[in-house]
Amino acid sequence: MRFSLSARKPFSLRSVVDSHGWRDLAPFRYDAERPALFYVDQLSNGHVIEYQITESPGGVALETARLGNAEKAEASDRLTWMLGLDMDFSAFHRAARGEPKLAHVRRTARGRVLRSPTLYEDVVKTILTTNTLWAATKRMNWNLIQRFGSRLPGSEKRAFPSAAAVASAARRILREKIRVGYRAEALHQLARRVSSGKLDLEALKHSDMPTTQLRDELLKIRGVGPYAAANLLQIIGRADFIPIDTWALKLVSHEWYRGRAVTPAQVEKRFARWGEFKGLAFWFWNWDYQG
DNA sequence: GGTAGACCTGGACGC
DNA sequence: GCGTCCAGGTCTACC
Repeated sequence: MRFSLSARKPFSLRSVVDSHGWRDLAPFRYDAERPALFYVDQLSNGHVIEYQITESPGGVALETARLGNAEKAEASDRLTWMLGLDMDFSAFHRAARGEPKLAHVRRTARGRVLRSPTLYEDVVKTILTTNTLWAATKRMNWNLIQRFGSRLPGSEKRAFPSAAAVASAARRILREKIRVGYRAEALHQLARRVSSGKLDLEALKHSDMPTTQLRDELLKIRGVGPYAAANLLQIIGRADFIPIDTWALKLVSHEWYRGRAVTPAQVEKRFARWGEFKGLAFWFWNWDYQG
């Protein structure tokens, strides 16, 4: 079936897709030729479906299997969250107006970052990005899905596994088969806490807690440090912190310090004036250094 | 509060 | 083919 969802203007599907590496992490897939974003999702009734998402006038067009009314409503809610269709970035765009390095943000509809339907999935993926190379992140994520994800009918594709599915696995399997190494304990503990209801990550998505408090909650999760917390806050829609990894240090080093080594404090200082838009300013800055 | 070292995988490199 | 080195954040122990 085909249906469409409207987006708050300005909106560009390409800008959302290009916002970070999530588009290359299964069950996301991006076909630049069409162009279309694909995602294999498992609805709350267990039904596994795949969305084909393309840009359409005023928002996005969805192509998926035939859905009942409740399923369609659930899919619409999930897609609205994933693409940030109802998010408003006008204040950021106004603030960025006088900065040449951010002059493009309104024209290119920057601000949204691609996110998974559940915060659980984004926390897992963020933990898989820490202390490793991108190729290994993709492999660990792929292994996790292949081992524990539910299969899309008539296809080899699989949805991202539920917390319960990961919680039921032995840590040894995570370490030896999924190849997540020392992250096994963090992933297993997270899956256990989420599936048992002890940790309600979904509530954090729409919480009115101050960002610093929200950050403290995220830092309580084993495997989530300052970088991962900032990344997750950005995904939730809070941009008060910068996800400072080695790449961020390199970008700032070349932008302002002629390639000399810099500290996280120097990165913070450079973007301090952006306040609640700090993360967005950093994320969408038109960097000189391309690597 | 700051710092050093361990954690673990996989790719690059030298032999 | 094997061994060694290195990159990548978080956590913990220690000062």
